[in-house]
Amino acid sequence: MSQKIFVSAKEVAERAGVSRSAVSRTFTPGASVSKETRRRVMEAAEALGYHVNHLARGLMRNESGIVCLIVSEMDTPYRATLIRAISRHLQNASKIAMLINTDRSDASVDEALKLAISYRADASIVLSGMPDKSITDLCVKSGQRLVLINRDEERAGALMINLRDQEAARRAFIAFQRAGCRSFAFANSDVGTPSLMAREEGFCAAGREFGVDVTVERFGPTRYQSGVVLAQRLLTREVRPDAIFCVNDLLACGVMDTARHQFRLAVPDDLCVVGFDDIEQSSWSSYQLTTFAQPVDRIAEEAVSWLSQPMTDDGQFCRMTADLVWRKSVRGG
Amino acid sequence: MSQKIFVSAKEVAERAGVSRSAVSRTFTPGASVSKETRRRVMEAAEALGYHVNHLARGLMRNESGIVCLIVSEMDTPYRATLIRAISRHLQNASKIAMLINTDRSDASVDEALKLAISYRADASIVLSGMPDKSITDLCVKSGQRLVLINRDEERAGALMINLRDQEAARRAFIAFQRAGCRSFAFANSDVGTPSLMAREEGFCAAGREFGVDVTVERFGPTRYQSGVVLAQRLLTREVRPDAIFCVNDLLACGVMDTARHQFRLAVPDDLCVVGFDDIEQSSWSSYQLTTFAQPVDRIAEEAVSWLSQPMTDDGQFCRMTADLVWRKSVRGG
DNA sequence: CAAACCTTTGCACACGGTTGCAAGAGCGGG
DNA sequence: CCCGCTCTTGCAACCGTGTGCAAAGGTTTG
Repeated sequence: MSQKIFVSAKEVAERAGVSRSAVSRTFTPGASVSKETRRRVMEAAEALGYHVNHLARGLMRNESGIVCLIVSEMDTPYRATLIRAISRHLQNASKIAMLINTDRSDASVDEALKLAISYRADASIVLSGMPDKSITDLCVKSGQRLVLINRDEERAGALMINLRDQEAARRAFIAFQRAGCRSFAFANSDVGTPSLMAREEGFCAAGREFGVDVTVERFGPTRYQSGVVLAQRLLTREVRPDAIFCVNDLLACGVMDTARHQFRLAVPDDLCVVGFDDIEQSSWSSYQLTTFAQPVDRIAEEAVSWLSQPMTDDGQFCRMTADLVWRKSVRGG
Repeated sequence: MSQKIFVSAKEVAERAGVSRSAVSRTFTPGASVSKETRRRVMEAAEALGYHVNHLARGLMRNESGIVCLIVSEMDTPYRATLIRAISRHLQNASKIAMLINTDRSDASVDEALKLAISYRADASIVLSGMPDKSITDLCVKSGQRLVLINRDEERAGALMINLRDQEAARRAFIAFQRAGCRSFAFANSDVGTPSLMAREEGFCAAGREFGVDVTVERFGPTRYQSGVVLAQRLLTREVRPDAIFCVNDLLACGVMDTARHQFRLAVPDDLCVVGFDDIEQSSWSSYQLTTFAQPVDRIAEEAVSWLSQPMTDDGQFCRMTADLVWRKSVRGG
């Protein structure tokens, strides 16, 4: 590894003919520096290419400005969009995102949080997996903020942002009913995350409420290929469903494609489909998928703004509504 | 902002009844510590929840372990995939990704690099935009590594990873010709990034080589919606093209959807389409797009492995080939 | 048994900033 | 002219860690 030689405040001070403190004060908003001193410092800093060392500053101030994003499968459209929104809001709040990939295993979420502690991150935002309670307790005890998005399980001291999944699922059911559907199915992944299960339960509960049977099929991760498999299973059943609520859009795209190309079914005439997330692809003219929109920007805003609020000892819940975006994968609308 | 109170090596030392140096040595691979001391330190550290402060360590070692990824529109499929691959490789190399969003403006790339300097990042990887030479010079002078992916312009001391765009474009042309196409078009965005322009030039050059006219249309960013507009423009021309090479897959999806749904053309029978990137959506059965695959994983691997190699003064080029993935948007194959 | 050697350990300084404190400068009012 | 006030500035201590150096202790060798 080659030697790094960044310019330090000392060098700037020497060139400007002032003390190191003066340099520090020049770059500290609200500190007491005369106009003339500031000018000379800035000039020297400019000439030397000086930039405050955030590591050292973070060490002193006990505030690194770093916020860790803990994510797996970050190239998934919904996740990528959320990451983008959060990073934008963080930047507006003069903070910076550190990205930790937890693709390897579930245990790596714990590793990720330890890393966040090592870098003395001001906060961690968990988008995937669920960290062990002992770790989250350590975070909170150390004064690190913690945000859990769509994780559902409770953690003391953390902000938990969730959607009203069950309510949305019920709305999907009613939409299908209004479209005149008779045979209902739910296409789920088999990962069993609480928020995904809540959608399933909400849909089944609506079925019971209206006295209608709901077929449930679960397979694979929440991806396109799982949708393909699920469609193959559901559409070869004795009574073929004419309404499928998919646990997310990616999977719904797989379902739609398979229904159309492999089973020669017309959407929405032969089969109605509703998804969840409202990823960009859902609006493409091949899909025109009716789906529930995750309020991505509001989630990001809420998470980031909470970071600068005073800390409370117990956790805090934030439930948001996913609005139904009507397109063309359900009749009527 | 609430006070953070992380446990320090001093506290661990006190509890374990050793000096602070012993604690530091315990967590420094290769340092000289007796088995017994290490055991007692580890025990105390475990009990207190101690984690080495990477800010302080980075300050001392002059090596933060941080690598900045500078990206705009990071929710784009290709970008998101690349980010994921890089973050995975970085993690394997015991480094960590810092994500800097440059959506705002081109100047923000410079701001991003300054931020990277402030955090004393070991390296910066630029995926979007082109930083000013004065900034990249400062980076290199400071001993920070710099990787430019698909940026094309040269910068001293940096690693530049590019694809053989022109060669790929020529291959696309030949594929169209073999499929019996007569009227060729290139659908480009109007952002004019060198690598995008290279694809256009390569395609046009092939046209000249074979004595065939090539229609070029440029519009908007490299996104789906631009593809929609470009298809509308191209397919209403007096001589309708029966072969369109799209500057990237996202745009190609827009072109295909518009050709099929708005112009009722069959792909590949009435119109052949080739894209670039090989994003996941290209393999979906609605598209089955023939396209050039970016060697995402190899790019990530190359970039990360270069970071741990000794520094050379002048820049280094790395040109990779984008392989053609045959699917069903071109006849024959 | 002494000398030479190796391992382990603590001290003290360094890294690059921030900040409380006190001293100095400048200035107006009585 | 002196007192008191405000503004500015340098000194020095501190944040949490790594590491060269020397001393201490233990072990091997002759």
